[in-house]
Amino acid sequence: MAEDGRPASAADSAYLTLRGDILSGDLPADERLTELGLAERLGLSRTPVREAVKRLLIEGFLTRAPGEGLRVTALQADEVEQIFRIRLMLESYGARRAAEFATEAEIAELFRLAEEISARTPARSDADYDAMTEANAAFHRTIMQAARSPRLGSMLSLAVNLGLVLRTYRMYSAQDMTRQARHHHDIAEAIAARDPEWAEAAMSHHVLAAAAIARARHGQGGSRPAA
Amino acid sequence: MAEDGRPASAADSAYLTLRGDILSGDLPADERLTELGLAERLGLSRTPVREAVKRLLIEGFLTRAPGEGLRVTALQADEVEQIFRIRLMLESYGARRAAEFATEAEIAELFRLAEEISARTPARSDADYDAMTEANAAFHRTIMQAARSPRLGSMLSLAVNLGLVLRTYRMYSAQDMTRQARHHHDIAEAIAARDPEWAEAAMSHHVLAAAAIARARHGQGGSRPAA
DNA sequence: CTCTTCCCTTCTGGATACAGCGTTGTATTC
DNA sequence: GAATACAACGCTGTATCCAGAAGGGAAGAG
Repeated sequence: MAEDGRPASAADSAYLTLRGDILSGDLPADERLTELGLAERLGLSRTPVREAVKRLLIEGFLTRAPGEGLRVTALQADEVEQIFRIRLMLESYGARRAAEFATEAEIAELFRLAEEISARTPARSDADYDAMTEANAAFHRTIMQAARSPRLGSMLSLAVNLGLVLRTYRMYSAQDMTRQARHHHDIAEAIAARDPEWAEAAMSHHVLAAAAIARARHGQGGSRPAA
Repeated sequence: MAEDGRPASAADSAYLTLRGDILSGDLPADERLTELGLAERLGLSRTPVREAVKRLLIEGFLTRAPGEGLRVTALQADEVEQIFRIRLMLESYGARRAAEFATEAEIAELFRLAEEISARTPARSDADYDAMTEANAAFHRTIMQAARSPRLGSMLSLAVNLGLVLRTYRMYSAQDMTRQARHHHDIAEAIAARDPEWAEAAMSHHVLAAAAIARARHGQGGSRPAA
């Protein structure tokens, strides 16, 4: 929805800004908000803000209590685990389907992206980090596209959004990074081999490894303190 | 979002009406639409229609091509399979978590709903069908609530919406109905036993059985012809 | 002194008005 | 006859406006 290169609409940028503010803690949990207040904060009218708020409500970042107004949802203790579990299910299924339906062009793209990630590993500069993050996102996006299931794609993008904060490679050790980079090659090969089982297992492995890293870095809680 | 008893907002009713029209084929696949046209059709202004359209876009019922306008998405051949597969993953996980986190009150509610479904089985009247459908929805909703994972809940409600058309019991044989009714008791017992593995397996079983029925009834395609 | 009631403030949902942009159709020129 | 350019129409995104509902505070009565 905000994945293309066109200039983001005001509604999209409002959504991205607010989500970022929530994840970064700039808008603290349990913060009481109003649409008008957010509109002024962003320098927009209420219309695009309303759209963004609606979306954030659907995605669970915000809560609208009947008499309590709008609130930032507090992350639960095991939220990170849940997100990874959901990602695990959806992405593994996506990889399975990609092995069945990917075009040759998509497979080539997967190998290209895996190569690009490897070339930057281990990251040494901000540019490396950014490029890796982008290539990684593109890799997963390509797989979902190859899965030929728009529904699955939209659901996953929701789950990934939730885990966005975890997608930064900056918390990875050099060893972590090389391992994850290898995984991308494995996944691409499994899909190229048209082997759904292998692709599913490779993706499961990949996501579980990422979960383990996140768990180790974050301890039990999320990146945003629960209180 | 439209689960409470209060009078539905115009946006919600627009959403429900449009979704119904799409699923029933009243708005045929590939139909070209405009927000204004829909607004006039529904006798509303563009604002609530816009909200409904946005939601339908997220859920994949509609597609907005950059220069092509708004279109009703054509169901893919294996769409039903995908929906059930996603439900399988999410609901099984939900049942697993419910076994860990459900309160005694929620467990009692599950038994009560399972009993209500059994009492109506096999359905003999329209009222029976409606009550069963409602109790079934409540059963699954209660489990998701007991899973203590709002994110999971919102994702599932998205997936279930997609499969809404399949939730009617009217295509079930008497044998199907009694089997599904038994499943609800099994699931409730597994959760009451606080056994996550059992709960997950019971729910998997339940969803897979439902998928088999839908597959048999629908053949390969969806309920709405692809063209 | 406390409880209840009424009014005012504020917030959200819905409608309408406006601007920018893309598409399409037509006319003119090569 | 075909291609290109220009004009007009339509659609979407954004802003502003209006009404209804809900909450808080203040004032009056018990």
